[in-house]
Amino acid sequence: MASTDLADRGPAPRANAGTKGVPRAEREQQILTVASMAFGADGFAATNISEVARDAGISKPLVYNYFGSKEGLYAACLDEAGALVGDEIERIARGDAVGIERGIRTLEGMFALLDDQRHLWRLLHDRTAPATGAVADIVRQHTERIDKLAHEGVTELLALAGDTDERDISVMTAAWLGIVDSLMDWWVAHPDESAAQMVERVTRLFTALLGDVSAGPS
Amino acid sequence: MASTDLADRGPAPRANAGTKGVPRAEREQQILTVASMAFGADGFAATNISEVARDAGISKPLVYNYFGSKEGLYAACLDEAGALVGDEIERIARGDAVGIERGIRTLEGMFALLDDQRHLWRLLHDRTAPATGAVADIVRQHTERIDKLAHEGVTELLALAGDTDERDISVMTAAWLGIVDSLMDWWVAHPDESAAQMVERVTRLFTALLGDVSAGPS
DNA sequence: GCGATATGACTTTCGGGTAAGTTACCACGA
DNA sequence: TCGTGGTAACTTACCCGAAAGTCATATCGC
Repeated sequence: MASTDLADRGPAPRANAGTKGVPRAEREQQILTVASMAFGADGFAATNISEVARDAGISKPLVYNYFGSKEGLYAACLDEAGALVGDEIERIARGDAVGIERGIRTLEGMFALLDDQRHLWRLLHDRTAPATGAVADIVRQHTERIDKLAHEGVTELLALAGDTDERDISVMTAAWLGIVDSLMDWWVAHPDESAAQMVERVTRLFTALLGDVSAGPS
Repeated sequence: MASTDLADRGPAPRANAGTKGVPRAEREQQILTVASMAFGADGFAATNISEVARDAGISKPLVYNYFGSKEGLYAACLDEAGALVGDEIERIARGDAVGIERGIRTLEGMFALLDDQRHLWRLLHDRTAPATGAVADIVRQHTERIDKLAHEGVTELLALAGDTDERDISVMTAAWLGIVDSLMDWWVAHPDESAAQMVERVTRLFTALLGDVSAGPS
């Protein structure tokens, strides 16, 4: 038989490989969208790259080719989400609202911004993400920025109420971020609730508990 | 050599096995203590059973012999922590405090109860725990009990403030649990802060934001 | 010797990561 | 107008380490 000499173990040439004509930038954005959803819903550790690839309609090696590693992909998602959220919070912080009003404005901004991608918030508070290395640095960079703005707002708020104890401010900042966290989780669990409805609810609750609060224009 | 016929690859008889005289009940409690710490600190998924065994001073098979599986061990930890926390919250709920006062009393109870095992709180809110199966059932059982009590307290509170909207109550309950969560996290991150100090801070903050609150005795 | 306590060494599974090759597209010279 | 070669976009099939889970065996008190 002639087959004896082609010992190069059959190259198994049938494959549906080859380009589909999708440019890299576009493909990367598709992957990022799917990955952010997965990371936000399941957390870093529980997210499976093979599944992300499948959901994006491509194969795993392409993900690795574009993002290098699971951490690389997560870092890219973080940068997108962190910049989006951080910029919006900072924009509102530069406004003239103070005290509770500033808190409500911030929530309003978050609800509007994340209406169709509510899972993004969770990316920044993922306990299963690596605690050291490049990813941890990026997480820190974004969370520190947000924490700092929250700390600033809480400091103002408590100063108005006559409390300037540094640890009190620290605790209250943590509590405020915990409130935002849980509101986002509730929103994720109630997809039928619109951003506007959330703002109404939050305003009503703050008013009920703290007294009249709306000092500025809508 | 006579070695040829003992092909049963040396039974490797050297082993420091054998009983150490520790009765099962006591050993189980040791394991539970170590495991609760690990699960609470790292989460279910990131916790390594080999490490738990090593920290408990025993070998992995013993853990499996006593608890069956990783999930079985986690379930046992959950039952311990869930009952502890649930019973205390329920005890306080049966008291006569209402509104904010009830919230502060509950926090006071949690701080006193968990002073030397602050990580226990996280067991009930672990996103890396299995979402289905026996473990999920146990988690649900405990969290539903706690959620129900929180819901009850928030309903009273908001009724006093004139808000009886069911979804408002749901949102506020989520926010309240988020506050407790974040306070516990802050406490874990500040080991030098005593339970009494935490109660003082929380009382001061509530008073500053909501006005005078302490209506009852200490 | 028998059951409870205990272990070293093993198997299995899962998922991150890689090697090597396949196909489409495009620029260019004859 | 047709090769023709270079590159970007893709895939199948594999490797490998880590951690869950198991098996056969060893020691001790009675």
